[in-house]
Amino acid sequence: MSLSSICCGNFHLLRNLIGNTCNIRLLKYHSRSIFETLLSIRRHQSRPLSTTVLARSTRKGSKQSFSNSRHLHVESVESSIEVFKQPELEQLKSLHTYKEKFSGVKTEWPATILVFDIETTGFSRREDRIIEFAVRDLMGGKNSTFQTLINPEKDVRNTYIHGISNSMLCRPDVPRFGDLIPILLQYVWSRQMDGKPVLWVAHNGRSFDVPFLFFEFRRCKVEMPGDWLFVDTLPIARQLVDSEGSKLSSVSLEKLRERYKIPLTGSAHRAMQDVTTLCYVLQKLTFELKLTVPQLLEKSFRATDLPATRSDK
DNA sequence: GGCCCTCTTTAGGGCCTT
Repeated sequence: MSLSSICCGNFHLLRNLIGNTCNIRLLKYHSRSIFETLLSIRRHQSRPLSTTVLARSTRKGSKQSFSNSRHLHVESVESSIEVFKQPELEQLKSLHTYKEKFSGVKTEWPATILVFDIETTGFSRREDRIIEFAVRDLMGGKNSTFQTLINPEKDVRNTYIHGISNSMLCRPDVPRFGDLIPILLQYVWSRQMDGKPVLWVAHNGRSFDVPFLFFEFRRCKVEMPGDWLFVDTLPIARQLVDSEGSKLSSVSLEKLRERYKIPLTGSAHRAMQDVTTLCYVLQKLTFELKLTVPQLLEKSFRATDLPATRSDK
């Protein structure tokens, strides 16, 4: 089974294949408990999942190994295809080529940069759950995006924020976070370059997205890969100044979108829309502050570095 | 909850994320 078929929405197929095809890799990156967790996930009742990955991967060195698949469970799924327009893709790529523009020197990619966003049932990482996850690989191209709704197994009471309702989540084809983990790991590995880390980018990620993600992994008794690094665009945006040299009064994603005149093409507070906005903001932000990708890496942190994840608050 | 700012640091208010 190729990654391309998975990326057309057959997430349940991938979930069922994880246990058959990825054991060595999982053991390489994780502890034995993770392996056992993934096997236990696979033993769960087979359910069709509705998730979306956009386009196909052609990345050299992509870690995909689905050819020896067995025991396929063909079930109905929902999927949608979104194509990122070429001019926008080229604009996003300029983040990586910033140094090249001014130095004329071809630089190597120091990391896979994944811009991500989550929607949740609220602000409490202890009480609330992730209900939507979206990510875009800044490299663009095929397989560059991944998004899914997630069944939080609890009531959603902030539908007025994101428009995601209980009826959208409490369906057999919407995965729980535990179902999603092996799928997400496999997706990230398919994008990761050999020997290089993954740099996750989120706005206010240090205080919100990263701890949320960390605790969802912990609830499922799965460790985050050690080569996942995170960078928060919020403190970076706080370095911006206005025309009079004063710091900005607000550096919310919405205010940054307005500052850079980025059009809103969908619903704000939906994960993929905010990811798309943040991709543009990141490009503008790094250009304005003359930040290179290696400098972004210097600002990165691991989830386990955060006080919140150490104290379990 | 974490971070930043200031009328501060032995504190408090506001921003940012859903």
